Amino acid sequence: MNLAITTWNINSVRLRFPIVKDFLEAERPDILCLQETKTPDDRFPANDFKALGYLHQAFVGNKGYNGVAVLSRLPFTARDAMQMCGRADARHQSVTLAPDARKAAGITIHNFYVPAGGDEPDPVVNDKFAHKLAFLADMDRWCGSMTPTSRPAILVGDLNIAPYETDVWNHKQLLGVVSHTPIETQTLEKLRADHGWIDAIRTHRPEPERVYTWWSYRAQDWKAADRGRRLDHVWLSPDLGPKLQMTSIHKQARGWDRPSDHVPVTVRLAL
DNA sequence: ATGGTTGTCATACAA
Repeated sequence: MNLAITTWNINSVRLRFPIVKDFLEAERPDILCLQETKTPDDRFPANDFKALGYLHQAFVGNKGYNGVAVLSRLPFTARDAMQMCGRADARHQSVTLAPDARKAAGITIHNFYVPAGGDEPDPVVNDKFAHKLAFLADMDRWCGSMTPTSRPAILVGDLNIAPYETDVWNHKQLLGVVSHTPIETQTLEKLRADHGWIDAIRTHRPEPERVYTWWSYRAQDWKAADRGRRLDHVWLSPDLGPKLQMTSIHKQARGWDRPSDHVPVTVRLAL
């Protein structure tokens, strides 16, 4: 069977529902992972997703900020929402696919929304940057606590870091900009490699190709300027590496009506 | 060096 998983920082799931619906009807991924839903659980558009076939849902949200959701056509059993850095701020949601999810049974999907980190890349003067670094340290400890029963696993989400030189439009110019500073890029790359995660996007689109998943709202013409960053990621546990079939970055979504500043990223596995 | 935009909720603040 094929398993398709999409990750998308949606920047308000309620405002953006029309384009999410268009995307799901066209692409039909098995699982959609959203970040920045900005919606408390009692106002999450659960029935709208059910009407599209996404019957199995796990989400946590806050009013106006953060929030993650996993919407699935396949059934899942376990679910978990970790309190990263000890905060109940809705930045993680995982599900484990059920025995009747056929060959995908037992795969755990972790959906993360790493803090953006504010403007000043100095943890001493900027609490938000300190939080981002603490969050990465938490992720590192959590990866270290994974056991054979934690796998197979897929980690997706808005990690708010562009780790490689060709993950940004201008490496030198962004070295001091939060999302591409050495402390962030080195910490993320070490965390990924230390725990054996496979960077699915870069497997199919290796450096030096420039690959972006986010374009700022502040550009007059995002497409002409093309000043993007690769902030959204899909990581596979080592056992899933050989199953990776295809990755798609749906760049056209940045040009849709009332777009998110992030575009959907889909991976397909042949199980 | 600076400001540029968007979303939530209706004012600053986060991104």
